[in-house]
Amino acid sequence: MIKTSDEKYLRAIYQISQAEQGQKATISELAYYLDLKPPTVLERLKILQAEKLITYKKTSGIHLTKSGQKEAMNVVRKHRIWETFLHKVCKFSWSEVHELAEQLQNVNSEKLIDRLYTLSGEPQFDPHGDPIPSKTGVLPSSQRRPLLNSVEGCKCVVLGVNEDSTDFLNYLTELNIGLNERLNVEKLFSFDGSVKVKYKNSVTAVLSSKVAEKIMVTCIKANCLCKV
Amino acid sequence: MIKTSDEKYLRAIYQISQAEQGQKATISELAYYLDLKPPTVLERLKILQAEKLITYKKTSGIHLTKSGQKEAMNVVRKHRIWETFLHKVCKFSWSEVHELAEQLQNVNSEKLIDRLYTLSGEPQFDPHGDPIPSKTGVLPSSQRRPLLNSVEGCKCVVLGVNEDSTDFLNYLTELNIGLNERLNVEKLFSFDGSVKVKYKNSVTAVLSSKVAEKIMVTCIKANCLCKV
DNA sequence: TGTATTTATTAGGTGAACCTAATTTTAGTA
DNA sequence: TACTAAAATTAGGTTCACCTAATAAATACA
Repeated sequence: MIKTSDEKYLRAIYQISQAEQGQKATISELAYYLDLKPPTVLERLKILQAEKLITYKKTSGIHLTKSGQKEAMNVVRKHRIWETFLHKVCKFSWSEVHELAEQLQNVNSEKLIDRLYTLSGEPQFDPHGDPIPSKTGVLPSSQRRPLLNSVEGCKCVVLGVNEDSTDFLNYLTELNIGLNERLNVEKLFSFDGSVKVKYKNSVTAVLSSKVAEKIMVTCIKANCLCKV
Repeated sequence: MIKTSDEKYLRAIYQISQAEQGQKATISELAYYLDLKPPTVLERLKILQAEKLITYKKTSGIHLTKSGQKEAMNVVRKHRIWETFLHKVCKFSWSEVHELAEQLQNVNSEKLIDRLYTLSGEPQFDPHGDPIPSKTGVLPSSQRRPLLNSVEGCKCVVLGVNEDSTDFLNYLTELNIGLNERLNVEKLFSFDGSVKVKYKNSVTAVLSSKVAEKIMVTCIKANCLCKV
């Protein structure tokens, strides 16, 4: 059986490799992420390696093995289901959810996770818009589409942009819209295709169709009617 | 702030003093209860004493101070609310609940506890029939009454008996009804006052009015209509 | 290509929470 | 009251997860 304390390492390694898309994960990154010092992390990686959950070489970095991957998905699932439950059922705000889920994810009961998932309505994405892996470790594919194709009332998350001119990125920075920003589509103006969105709880902005075309998002709610 | 690991000691001390009604709690009892060895417990008691949460003298035993008592009630509250939530909302069986609640009670968020309590319908007693302390640490007084006064459908817990003849106690032992046994009142027979109860999940028994008169219970459900 | 900087590694240490074994204290009873 | 059994205490050890400081290796770039 996997130790509880392994889990945070596996999740962190997963998150980091995810974020850097195939780049190698390093000890110092991991240490920073986990708020530990490199020697502590190194020591632990040796154990994880002995348990055949990861491979590590100075040159090639840290990688999850097949079974490590499986475990990591399981931890990610637990974490995201707790977040979902806390947000949807317990009405915790977006920002409060993460820290609490961190503590709760240590509890070991698959049955509990299943019940919480049911109570939360079995969504495919957590409140941050991150996909919830199935029990078998499969991620629901997020339907990447331009913000422009939204329907009113849609809740979505920014996955990226389709243009990286400085001007465009500066514009988004100015508006404080970044990666993983969660947008609520409040109104669509059909006469010019502009989109009114609300984000960061209370900020609103009207984005021109030109901009909305280039912001790539994915819906968070199940069965959303947006065109993909 | 109280350390998480203090909490299990405080709860254990509370439980033990509770069970022995004013008898002094001893180190060896506590060690047995916590599944630790006496030296470990002693070491820890010194710390708890330094934190002014308990008083301890070899002669007078272990006692909670005022602030220790307050903390203990808080832990008990957390624990019982988790148990209630797991049972009522997550549909865990009675027996599964305790171990899980043990893990969950380490999570520190008063807000979460409040939300779970609301989700569970704010009952005064947990699924074992134990009272849930209020935030201020006040226990709801259990309405001690004879089983005889039940209404059909009542769920109650055995608090004690009003007679202690060996015959009577043997009879209860034979039926496997003990202290804290949870009884569901299935039927009342008005012609002779006997009471049909179900317990231990599936055992049923019909108790004569003479017996039902002497078994003292308290209702678990809020607003139960039983005579007190 | 050589040097500066970053990153990884080693060595050794701390405090917490446990333990065992040995000793002392307390309490119960012949 | 003296003796024995039980309970408490002391002393000293282990493991674990963390740390710091020093050294070695890798990388970046002038």
